[in-house]
Amino acid sequence: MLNSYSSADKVLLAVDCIIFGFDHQGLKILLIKRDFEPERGKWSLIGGFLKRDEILDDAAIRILNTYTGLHDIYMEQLHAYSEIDRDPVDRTISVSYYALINIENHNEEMIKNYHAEWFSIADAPNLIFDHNEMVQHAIRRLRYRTSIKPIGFELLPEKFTMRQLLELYEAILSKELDKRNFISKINSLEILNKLDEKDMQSSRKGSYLYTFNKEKYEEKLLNDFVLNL
Amino acid sequence: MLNSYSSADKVLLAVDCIIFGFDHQGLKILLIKRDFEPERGKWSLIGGFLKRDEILDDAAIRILNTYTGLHDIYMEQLHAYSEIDRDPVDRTISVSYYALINIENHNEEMIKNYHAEWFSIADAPNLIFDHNEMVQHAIRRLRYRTSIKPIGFELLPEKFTMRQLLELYEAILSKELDKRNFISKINSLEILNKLDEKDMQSSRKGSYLYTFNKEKYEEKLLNDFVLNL
DNA sequence: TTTATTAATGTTGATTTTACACTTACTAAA
DNA sequence: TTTAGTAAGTGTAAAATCAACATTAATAAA
Repeated sequence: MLNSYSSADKVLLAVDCIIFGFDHQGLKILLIKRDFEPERGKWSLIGGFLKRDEILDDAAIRILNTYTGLHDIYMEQLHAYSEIDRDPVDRTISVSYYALINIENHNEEMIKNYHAEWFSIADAPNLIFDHNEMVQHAIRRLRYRTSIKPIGFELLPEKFTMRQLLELYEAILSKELDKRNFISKINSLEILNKLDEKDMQSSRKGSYLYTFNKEKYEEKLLNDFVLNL
Repeated sequence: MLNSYSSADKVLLAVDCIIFGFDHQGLKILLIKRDFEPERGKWSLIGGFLKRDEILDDAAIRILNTYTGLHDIYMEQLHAYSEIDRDPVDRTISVSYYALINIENHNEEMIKNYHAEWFSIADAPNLIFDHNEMVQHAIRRLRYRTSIKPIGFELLPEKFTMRQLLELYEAILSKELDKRNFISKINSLEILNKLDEKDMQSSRKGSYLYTFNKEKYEEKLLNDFVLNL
């Protein structure tokens, strides 16, 4: 039995995470100011190297947790980037993952310690290496994924208003949606629970809060569906 | 300046190709009987290792060319597979690509020399490692991609009949389609040229041959469109 | 010239999507 | 307590798309 493929070249394998969050200002990503060479002081995605005894999904989870303290986050592998000199230090192939997090839940302390910051998609700074490309790619994927599975909810707090949901979808798709049509489409999916509670922040009248109907939601996650917005 | 990230582990990076072809019997994939250890004699996807001075896309192109002699083939990166023991010999991460080829064009000689064979999707043999999973993944992606871009055409000869196109889509989606509705949808895309020539193989009446309207086709490739079949 | 075979073609009813504006519920200020 | 102001909540009709369906046309072989 062989114990190596002797002639093949080994490379470093990195994981970079595009972390999406959402608040009243719109869709955001979490970036970090590098405090090591190369490109010290520039903005970058959060990332790290794959360990010998670790699968890629776990590396992505570990990296996300290291920088935000979060567990149980929706993540999805995106793409492997392999340009020869994408990292000038050493030949490194990077596999990108995107994550959707509820922006209220992350650990502010940790983020500060790592010099990480949230940036609106529109005015994010220029990033190192091919990270700009990764972000663009992630946004495209998020748009598509949103239209086929109801993952957008991952970005909202547990209780949310219809307005918040609408604005989230508008931010992801970057287009205006018709309020009435949106609401009736969402309702027809039957994945929400309407609570008796109202959110009084936004108006005198107050607007009803919703949570997910977990069971229905899981079904929809399983069987692809189409959400034409 | 650093010249290595000293603490990180290096790994082998492989590329595995799911090569789709299409003929009158339906959708097929090209498999190879391994003539090296481990798993010598078992069926596998064609693959190889990434070289130090090569990007992943080029490795996929090289591998496809090595085994089939083909150039200029539609390929798309699918996913990175990283289970710890997916390859028992050495820690190997594999990035899969799928390719669509016109089954008539490949080099028969080469395929024979490599002990490669075409198998119908339905009755393909069990494959080594996680290659079965890769194939399933590729079929899902092909179905989706087909519905959003007209890539299916890559699988047909230059001149083809409406029936061939219909059967291709039926094979990809594995469901029956209504002939009249299919034809009018395809026509409404305006990406085909109807030739004066007829194919007389299939009937006494003969059926018109079509080619692509390259310009329109490129436009559609650019701006995603939806083809609801 | 008849027969057999596959190609080519359009219409209608059902469903889905889009566009669009007024009333309701509540709070705060007068 | 009345009034004014604000966002929430709600339905319909026209347009577009989708799905189901059967007959005629062209040709080669008998």
